[in-house]
Amino acid sequence: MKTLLSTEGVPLYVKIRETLRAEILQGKLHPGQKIPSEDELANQYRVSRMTVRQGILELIKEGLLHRRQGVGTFVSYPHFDRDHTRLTNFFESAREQGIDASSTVLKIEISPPTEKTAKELLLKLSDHVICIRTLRYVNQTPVTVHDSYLPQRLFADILHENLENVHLWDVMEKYGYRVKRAIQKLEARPASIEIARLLEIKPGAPILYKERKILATDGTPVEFTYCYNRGDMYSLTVAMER
Amino acid sequence: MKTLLSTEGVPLYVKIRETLRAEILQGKLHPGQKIPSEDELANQYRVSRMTVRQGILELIKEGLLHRRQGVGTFVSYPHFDRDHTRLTNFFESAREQGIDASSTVLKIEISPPTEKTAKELLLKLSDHVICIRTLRYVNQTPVTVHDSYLPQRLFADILHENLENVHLWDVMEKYGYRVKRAIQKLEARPASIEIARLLEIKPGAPILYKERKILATDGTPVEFTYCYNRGDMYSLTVAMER
DNA sequence: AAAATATAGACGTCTATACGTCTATAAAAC
DNA sequence: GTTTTATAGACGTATAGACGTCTATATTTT
Repeated sequence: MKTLLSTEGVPLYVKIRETLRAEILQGKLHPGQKIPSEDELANQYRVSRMTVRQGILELIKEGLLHRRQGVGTFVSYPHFDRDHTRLTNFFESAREQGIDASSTVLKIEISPPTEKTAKELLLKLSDHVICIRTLRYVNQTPVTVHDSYLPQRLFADILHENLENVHLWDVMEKYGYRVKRAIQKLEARPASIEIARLLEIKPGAPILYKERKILATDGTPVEFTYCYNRGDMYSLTVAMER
Repeated sequence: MKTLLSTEGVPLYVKIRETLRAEILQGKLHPGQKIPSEDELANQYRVSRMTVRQGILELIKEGLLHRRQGVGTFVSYPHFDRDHTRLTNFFESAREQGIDASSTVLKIEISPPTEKTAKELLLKLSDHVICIRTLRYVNQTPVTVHDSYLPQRLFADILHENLENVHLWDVMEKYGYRVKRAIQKLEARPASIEIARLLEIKPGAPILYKERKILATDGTPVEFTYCYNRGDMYSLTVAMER
């Protein structure tokens, strides 16, 4: 059967998903409103019900829609179900917000892993790690001290790259690793003397401390970081589920 | 076609999903190992490929498996893809960790919403909100000050409930709302004089501040909170994706 | 009027099949 | 020996249909 949506190599369910998304974001379908049933959409787009279903289920996973068996599928309210837990690339997210961001590499060294980094990066103590300390600025103000630990085995040549004003994750892609997921621990901590000096704040001032393990698409742990963010200039938004 | 897995009213794809999960967790399938292809599993369990697929895709979403088109499906490494962003109930999570937790209600009042709570809870200024301040303890030490704002419309009778040492979310279920998702903003802040007094710390000490909007299963916003956690006694672990 | 029951609509599960696309590898060509 | 080309295996997309389950509502019964 020929589809009415035919254009290129884009899967039908993606087209339907994006059509629905657009209708929701443009307000043609408004929050709380019931959207047409799977059967109706299938007829409308001249595709099978399962195809429509696949598109809808993805929007539900995203939170744009919700549904109840026996009742129907509804547009969710904005600002709630639409936000998502996102792993942001510092420069990407600054760019999106129109913020002037930069970074300076403070030091680079290669050394045996600590017990902690060895465990997190799945290294033997005989393996080595590359340690990179970066200071990140927003509008010329230092906001974050970022200590990054990478397995040398995976990124042996990374030290020859220019690491100023770029995100490590972008560099990693050259080595075949695309950052996909992170597990991070968050704490509020007082700034140590060292960190306070770098961030130009008083020792003891609140720091949002993040410790995170970063995984590539295939599950390989590619980075472990200690990250100190000025409490008065940095916040984090996450969505969580039960 | 009759299935080999038939027992009760549990969907086939759930049985297959759980069978696979058990094999992974028991180590019959070990990390990195390729699992049988969709076709093989379909034959093995005497179900259609799409049914197997549904089960597998859910395990992939959970991070227990990962796959590459043209290659196969593989067991992910533990501690990485298996962790998830979870919205925790204070008492549930304390219980799991064998920690002694309790709470005291400090004050309850009903008032018009502030501009912020009105926006977050989708209220008109003519609606009212129930405000509940709770102090939470871990091992008799105050750890969290929790200011909760609920739409009075939804929880008119909640003030007659016993709110000590229980989680509001558990009470909400009596009113037909199951907490499902939250969007939260996190910051490191200095403790105000008021908060410092309640948490028995010095003013200015680091606080992990959480502001969150909480949604029921159907997307209804049911709670908006301001939450002050002692930085030295509280941390948060989240998983994020790109 | 209240309670029990039937029913239509909508989502949930499942099948069997077909063909597309991607990857790794083996075979062929050079 | 290297490069190119087929090919098999595995996942990706899609169809059409069947039947199950749940919900709200209308209908009937009490």
